[in-house]
Amino acid sequence: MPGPSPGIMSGTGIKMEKSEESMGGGGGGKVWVGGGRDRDSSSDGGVGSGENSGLDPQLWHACAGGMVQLPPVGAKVIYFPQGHAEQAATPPEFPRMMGPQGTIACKVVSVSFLADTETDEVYARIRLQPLERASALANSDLDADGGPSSPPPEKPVSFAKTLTQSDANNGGGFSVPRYCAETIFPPLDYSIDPPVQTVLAKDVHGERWKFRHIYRGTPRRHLLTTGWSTFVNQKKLVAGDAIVFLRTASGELCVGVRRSMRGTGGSDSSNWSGGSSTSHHRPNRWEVKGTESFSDFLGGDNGAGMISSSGSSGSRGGPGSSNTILGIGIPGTSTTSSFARNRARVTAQSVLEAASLAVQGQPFEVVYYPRASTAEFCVKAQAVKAALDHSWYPGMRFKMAFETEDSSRISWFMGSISAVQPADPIWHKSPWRVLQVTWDEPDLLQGVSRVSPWQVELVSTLPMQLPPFTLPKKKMRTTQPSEMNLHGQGLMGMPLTTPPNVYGQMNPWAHGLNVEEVSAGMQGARHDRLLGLALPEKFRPGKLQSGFFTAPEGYYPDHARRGGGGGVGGDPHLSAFPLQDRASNFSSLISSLGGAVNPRSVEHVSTNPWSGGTANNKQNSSTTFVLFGQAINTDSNKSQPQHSGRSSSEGPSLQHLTEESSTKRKESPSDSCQSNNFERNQKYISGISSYGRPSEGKGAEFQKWVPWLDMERSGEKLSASSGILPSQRGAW
Amino acid sequence: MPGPSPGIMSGTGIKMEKSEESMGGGGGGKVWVGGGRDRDSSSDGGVGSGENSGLDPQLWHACAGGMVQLPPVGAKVIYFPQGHAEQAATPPEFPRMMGPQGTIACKVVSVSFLADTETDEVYARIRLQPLERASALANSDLDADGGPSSPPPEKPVSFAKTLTQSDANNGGGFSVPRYCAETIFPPLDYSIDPPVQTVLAKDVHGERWKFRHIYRGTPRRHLLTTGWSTFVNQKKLVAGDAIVFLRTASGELCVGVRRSMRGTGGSDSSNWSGGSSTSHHRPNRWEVKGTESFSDFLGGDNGAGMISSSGSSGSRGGPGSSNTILGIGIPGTSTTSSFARNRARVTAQSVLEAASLAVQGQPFEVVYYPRASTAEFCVKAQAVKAALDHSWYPGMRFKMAFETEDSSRISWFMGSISAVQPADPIWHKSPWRVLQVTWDEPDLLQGVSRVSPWQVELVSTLPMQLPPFTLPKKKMRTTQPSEMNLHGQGLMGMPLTTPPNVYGQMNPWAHGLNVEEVSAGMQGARHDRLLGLALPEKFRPGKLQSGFFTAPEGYYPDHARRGGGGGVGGDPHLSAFPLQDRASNFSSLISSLGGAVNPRSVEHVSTNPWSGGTANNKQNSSTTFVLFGQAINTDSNKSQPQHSGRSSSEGPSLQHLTEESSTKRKESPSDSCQSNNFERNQKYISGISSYGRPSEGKGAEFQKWVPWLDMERSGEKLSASSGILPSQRGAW
DNA sequence: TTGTAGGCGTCGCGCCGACAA
DNA sequence: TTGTCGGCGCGACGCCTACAA
Repeated sequence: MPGPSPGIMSGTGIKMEKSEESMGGGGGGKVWVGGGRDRDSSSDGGVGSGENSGLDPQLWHACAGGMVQLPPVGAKVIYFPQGHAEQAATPPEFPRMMGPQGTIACKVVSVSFLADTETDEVYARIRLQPLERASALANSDLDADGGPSSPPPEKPVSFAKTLTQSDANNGGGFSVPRYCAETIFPPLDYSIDPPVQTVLAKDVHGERWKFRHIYRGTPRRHLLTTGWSTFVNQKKLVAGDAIVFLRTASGELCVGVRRSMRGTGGSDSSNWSGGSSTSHHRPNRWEVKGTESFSDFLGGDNGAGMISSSGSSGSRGGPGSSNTILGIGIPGTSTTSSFARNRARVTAQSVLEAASLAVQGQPFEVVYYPRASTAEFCVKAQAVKAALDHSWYPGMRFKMAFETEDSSRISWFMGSISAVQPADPIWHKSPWRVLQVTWDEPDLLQGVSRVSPWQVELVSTLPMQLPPFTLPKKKMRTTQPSEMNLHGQGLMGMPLTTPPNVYGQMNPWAHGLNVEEVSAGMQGARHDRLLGLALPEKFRPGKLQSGFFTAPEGYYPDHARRGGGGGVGGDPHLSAFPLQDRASNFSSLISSLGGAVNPRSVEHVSTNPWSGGTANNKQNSSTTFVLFGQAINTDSNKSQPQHSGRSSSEGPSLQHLTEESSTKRKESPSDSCQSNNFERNQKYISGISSYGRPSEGKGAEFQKWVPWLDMERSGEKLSASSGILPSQRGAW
Repeated sequence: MPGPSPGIMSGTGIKMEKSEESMGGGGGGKVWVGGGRDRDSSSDGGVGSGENSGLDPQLWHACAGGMVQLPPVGAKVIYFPQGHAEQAATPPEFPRMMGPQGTIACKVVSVSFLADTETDEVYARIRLQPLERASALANSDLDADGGPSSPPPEKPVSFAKTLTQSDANNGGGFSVPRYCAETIFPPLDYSIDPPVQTVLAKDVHGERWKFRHIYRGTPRRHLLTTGWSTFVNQKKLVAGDAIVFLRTASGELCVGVRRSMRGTGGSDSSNWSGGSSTSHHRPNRWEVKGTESFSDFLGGDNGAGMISSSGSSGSRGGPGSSNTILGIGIPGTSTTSSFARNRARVTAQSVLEAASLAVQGQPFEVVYYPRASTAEFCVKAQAVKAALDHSWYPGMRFKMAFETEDSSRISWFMGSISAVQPADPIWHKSPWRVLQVTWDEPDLLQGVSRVSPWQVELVSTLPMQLPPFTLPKKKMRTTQPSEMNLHGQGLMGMPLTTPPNVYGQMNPWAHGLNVEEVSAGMQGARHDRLLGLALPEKFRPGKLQSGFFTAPEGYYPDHARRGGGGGVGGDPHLSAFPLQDRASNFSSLISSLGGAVNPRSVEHVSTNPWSGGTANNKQNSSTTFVLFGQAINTDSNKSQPQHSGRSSSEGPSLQHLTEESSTKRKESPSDSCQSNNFERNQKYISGISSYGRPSEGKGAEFQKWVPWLDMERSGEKLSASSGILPSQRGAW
């Protein structure tokens, strides 16, 4: 036949009309599209101001995964160039002039939710304004979190399912969980036999995808048939990737992908046209799995601030670009084949430019890829402050959240601090990844040897009943409480049951976070003017130490020096910090003592990056301490009603909330687990962005809860147990 | 069945084993691979010195097309930043400090033959060393063309075929011309029935492709069956693209693609994953054709040195990159999604950097895409010199070579110079595209309104027998000689039959090409030292003009001003230049008079970019003129034996060569065309890189001749008629 | 000699229910 | 409820000859 071959359509938006005539068994399935705003991706074609606000923030968060949260516009954050550099392919060489602090306090000017055109990987462009002295000292202090600028979005309905092998491979069908079909998908007319309809969904680029949705089989089940295979192929999905269906407030159905953390986040392999000579055939969906371990998520140990070479996605770039021009002496000529096959999220140059602008106090932009296996480098200032409010020393026990390999849940891993050491001597004053840790499950978390204080949550080291961790596929090694104690004891060489020393809240990092000092860089002459207003007399520049985490002289009580004694690489100068007002820092004492005060509950310090930091500031007595270069008066009477009691480490408050959460949990009648708060906490958290229906009787194990998307429920359920991830959602 | 789905191979080099068992009818075809060096593309994986020498130069040239020639290492070239800028997506803004010359004389340090990893588009990375005063003035003068550094490669055998619709579309087979099968492909064993074998060919990346080659059908014909369809799909070939088979001297079979000039060279469309929202299905092979006209090849008119927006591939960039970050204030952050979807060959920044380094006299690199529809911007110095040896004025008739749409042949188009004006006021002294032209076929060459002198070849304007041009698909409008004359007359307002004025060889461009002046930039103080050695007294800096092509005062004879009189935009200051030694410039007189001296032959000035430039320097009397800042003594006795007689515009010499070529052409016995040299010239040229066998009886119409690949034959046949393309091959 | 059209065999995609976890 | 498997129908890829330019 002459003319173009049949079955070819011109690209007019909707995919795959193939075999449409064979779709409907009867009545010929209706087409349903949500009535919301029609976002066409025809904007921002020019070169100039490419400020397109990107995709739906809800969809963005659904694709980013349950652990990712972005600061809202107006929030105060700490920008860590070190962390920024971890997203670069080649480690940038920071000039010395940036100073040893590595922390720049900023205000979030704008946040754009974007998605990679090729891989659908979501990323955010965050515009930051370094805080000047005036604003830093103004009374719009740390509590200014952006306030109502980002109101909680209308409750959308989303659903994420990790693709099975059958979904990604077999026969081209997708098994739709009933909950998804009944709550996310458009209503199906069950009167026709078989019930069938056409579902249209928009992806992150605003493109519509067409799926045949049928309810058939014995027993009946929901399936996506026609259209699904094309989607899988085009998006290059593999088993283990997750697909997100989301129904916006306007009723529009969206679809996104959240690739598995395995491999390099699905980027290297999904770039099938990427120049390597190894495979010119389209790579099979089953070839893409890398060998990286589960531990990719937090980037791991960067010996000197570099990207780890132990499986992190950073140190690639060579293979796969055999013809890459790299401008041996002329960087500019390297543009022609810079197709960015090596999935460096950002370039070293951009990191340097951002950091340079930051230290100069000029507004700058950063691009953050939440699924790039590196930690967030724009951390809410309150979280950093809260984490640095108290001291960290070797031997501390903590837990830390990780996304499971299929990104469907979040698991908590236990570990111990082995040393407190700056990650990079360049920034020897930066708290970034200052904690060197050892894990109870070292094999699963290989490569993750350094974390930042705000990423972890301290737990008691006292004997208590700990439930076994549940891991997605590999049964986790159950750590017995006694064994844990022995472990900690052996590691630290210090009996943890011995009452730990009392450390003060004040430490060098606190004023190390002062943006003014960072801006001043090496110009010590400016300290007087900059710090004079806020710092108490004893912290005037004359007392400031430029050394390696050396506290001001005379501020180390003798017993404080014992804190890190005998630890693995523990430096007493690092782990012990002066007590400003010993008597008034009761909360710090509590957190140091862990569960010793109230053995019934697991003690924790809310140090999640996005937690509000109001956790352990509740004190019985008012005191003044200094953080971020300004005096903060903590008064127990200054309670925030909407957050009251959250994550409080005080016994009575915690007790109250525990009871409250227990009463609210009656919607899971079959839940017989009442052992302790920790177990409950873990159970709820592990349900994040997984699927399941709230009305099911299985208990909370698969409770659907996407942090950003389902605020009310999460707020109720999670605030009581730990105050982790969701606790400060409202504060944003 | 459990396990991975069947039919999946791991990428181990050779493609498509599918249905191999159904291949051989009997005997099961043998596999043939050439025994040459095995170039694996596993090198250059690192970041540092990416100096990979790329692919086979012969294959590179075969893919680049018949009109592309690169200077060899050691050659002296003129680098035109203006021309370089035409390969950039966005026009670079050159700083004023670069000066108005826009010409930098350089020596070719290295040439790397490369191919785009994604599109297979060939490109070259040329490393250039600007010539300093010392070397520029040294006696290793313009004749230093690199000499034996790039010896003519051993005669390879190549074949190019433009894909028919059947080749690209129907049934997945490729109809192999008999000549290709018998001379390029490995020998086929005809004793088995049907004769069948497996042919392996390496592409530009060194990857092997496997084809089933069968000889069957009635009448018998050669076909590629199994493997061909995959190749077409992977390479995204469409009808009109050309495939190149090449057998290297070592016996290795290579395959390359040479995409049609239509569209954007197959780049935009072949980038099927490129983010636009218009088509998410794999684009059909028949959708990729653009609407650009045939005239893309030379880029067209750049009003102010910018990329033309009239269909050239330069002014794209918007659509298809809806999510592109372009660093509104922070260029460094724009790296993440710079997947270069818009097929900008080079960036404006790289052009600027190259130009900056060039004017600073530092070595630099340029990347040249021969199929990017722009003119070569590194032109052999001799060609430029030869072109500027004589004057250009409105009304001159010329012809210019273009590649046909399917890139199989080269057609010559006739035109007239309408004005001589600098293309860009920034470089008002640059000869780049200084000729504003009108075409006898304006509809076919829309957009090509400016050309450079070395791109065209002057022809006589006297009445003579001109053969009709042959165009591939659209019958060209036949221009009758009388009509041409009238056309020219009407356009210029000047009867061209009137003996033109006699112009001298000296003109401002000549010393405008002096590298010293360019290097000095605006620093006029250095002129004395730099130019004192070579320039005659009257060209000392005090006489140098900074104006708009204004010749030194007193150098315009009255009659010279009449040259451009009444022309369309013709400026007498531009078109008329002083005569230095009127009596001694006989050759210039001849070229100006065209065929008037010897009406039997078409007169021409060898101004092809790669022609040697020795054409019209032959003079009966010795004289000294200045070009490139050095005195050149032209003496007719100083003949170069290996080039002697080529492209001479003297009557006797031309006559001699015409006879010589006639005798050598006896290998085409049926050729009855003996009308004139022009027709013969065109016929031979039009056979460039097309297919056909030399032994066939059809005459020279489809004479196979690939310039770089078949030197001997082409040298014989073409030097006599015009000395165009092949004439100086040996000089390289 | 080779471009095009049509025949037709074969392969595999993808829709399906069965079965089991 | 849903993951996986085997069945199988249909569409299309692609190999082939016939015919014509």
